[in-house]
Amino acid sequence: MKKAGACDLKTCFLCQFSIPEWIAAVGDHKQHLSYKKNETIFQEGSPVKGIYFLYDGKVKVHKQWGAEKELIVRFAQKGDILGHRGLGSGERLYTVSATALEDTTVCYTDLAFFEASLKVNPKLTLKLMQFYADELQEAERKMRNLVHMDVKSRLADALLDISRLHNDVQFTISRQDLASFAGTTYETIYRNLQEFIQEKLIAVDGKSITILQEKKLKKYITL
Amino acid sequence: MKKAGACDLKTCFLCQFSIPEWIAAVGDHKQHLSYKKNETIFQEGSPVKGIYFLYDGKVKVHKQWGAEKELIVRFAQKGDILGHRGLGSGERLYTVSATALEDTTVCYTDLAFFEASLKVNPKLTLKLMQFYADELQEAERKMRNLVHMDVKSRLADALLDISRLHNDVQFTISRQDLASFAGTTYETIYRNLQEFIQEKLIAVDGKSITILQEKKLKKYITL
DNA sequence: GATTTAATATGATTTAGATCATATTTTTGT
DNA sequence: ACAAAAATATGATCTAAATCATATTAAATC
Repeated sequence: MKKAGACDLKTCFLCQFSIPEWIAAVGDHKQHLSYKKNETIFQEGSPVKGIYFLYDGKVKVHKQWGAEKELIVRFAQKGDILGHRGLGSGERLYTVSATALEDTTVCYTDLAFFEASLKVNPKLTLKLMQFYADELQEAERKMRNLVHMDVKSRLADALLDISRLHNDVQFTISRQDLASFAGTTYETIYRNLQEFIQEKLIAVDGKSITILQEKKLKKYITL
Repeated sequence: MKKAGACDLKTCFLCQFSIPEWIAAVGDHKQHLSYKKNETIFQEGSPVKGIYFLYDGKVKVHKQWGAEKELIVRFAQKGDILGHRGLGSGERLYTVSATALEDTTVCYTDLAFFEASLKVNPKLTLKLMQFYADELQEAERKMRNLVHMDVKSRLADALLDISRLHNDVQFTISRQDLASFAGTTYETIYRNLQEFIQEKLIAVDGKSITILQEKKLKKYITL
């Protein structure tokens, strides 16, 4: 991690929903950090010192299980807030880790300043609350999927989800990350990807996946 | 569902975090409703008209899957807010159902009034945001458990969770609800309960479950 | 208080998906 | 450019837990 150049003070969650008068203060307090591919931005279990906003790059937000296993709860991208789970009422420890999937630039704000921002900008608090509501809905939908859908359907859901996120039918992701996101193992993902390829619903070239028939993929998730 | 007597304007989430000057308005706008055991308070997929606060009784918050299957995401009790997932930025549809587990009284507020309350009471918005953060953390922890822990451990976690909620080592719950909460089937819960009984970690009498050895149960969840 | 309906109990069978094992290819660090 | 480490590929095996089947008991409902 090293310090990086200034962001545009327009892109991130904090700047977008702060009143114009506050933006200058944001500029003063923000730090700009950059992380290389695979670098850890923050670690599950360590104390929350501040909040991050993703300025450029891709980040996975994940929970560890022992040394080997993990669950990816979210992929974050430009503008997204990171570390906000630490704002709960419990101990101030990160409950997830964030790891750069490619070279990444983030803006960072310490907790005190972010909490001051919430006080000064009711709209920010409201938007953040809404954002939480959305994430909670999504987390609960995923929980239900884990319990009631089979792996193939969860993989279809994961692929569509990632495609939506990238706003592109083509994207790049490792099989292992796909497995951790769909809540299963590498081998099972490998096999189910093969099936989707056979069925011509997707095409794969190395780590690049292209969704060919979105409609048919969608059918898997409501069955 | 029928109208019930007035609440004390102190217990619920809304009253607790509103400024004193607002409480009168709350009293004017609140409706008090009561539901019989097994009655639906609101249904997944139907439009969000308002927010509920549980005044008395027990409620399960659950997601349906087809006609037969469900997942219980939360048990709510006195003071708890219900329906708040509807505050997200998407369509205003309930993403979960709420069903009374026993005779229950709730306070109800339409969405417009609740949103006005958020505007008037920054503290309420902040507390609600914190509440979301906590729920999100818990939902993600549960997701990880579903993916990485076996049923016996998830059952241990569920029992401890419910005990914590009731603030009592003894509580009452149907096997089916326990299964839907732990993300498994009735039969599997039945068998694992038997094992816990054999191991003398719990005692069961009809629908009443008593946790005998909390420590040993806890060991299951960090293994 | 009888009848329907729902919840509990428990064994037998099946299966999806995890785990193991190992070869090959691709990346990455030096 | 080369060695070491990751990621991918793919078959074989194993197992936890779902599903099925069928009593029995308890709880609602008329």
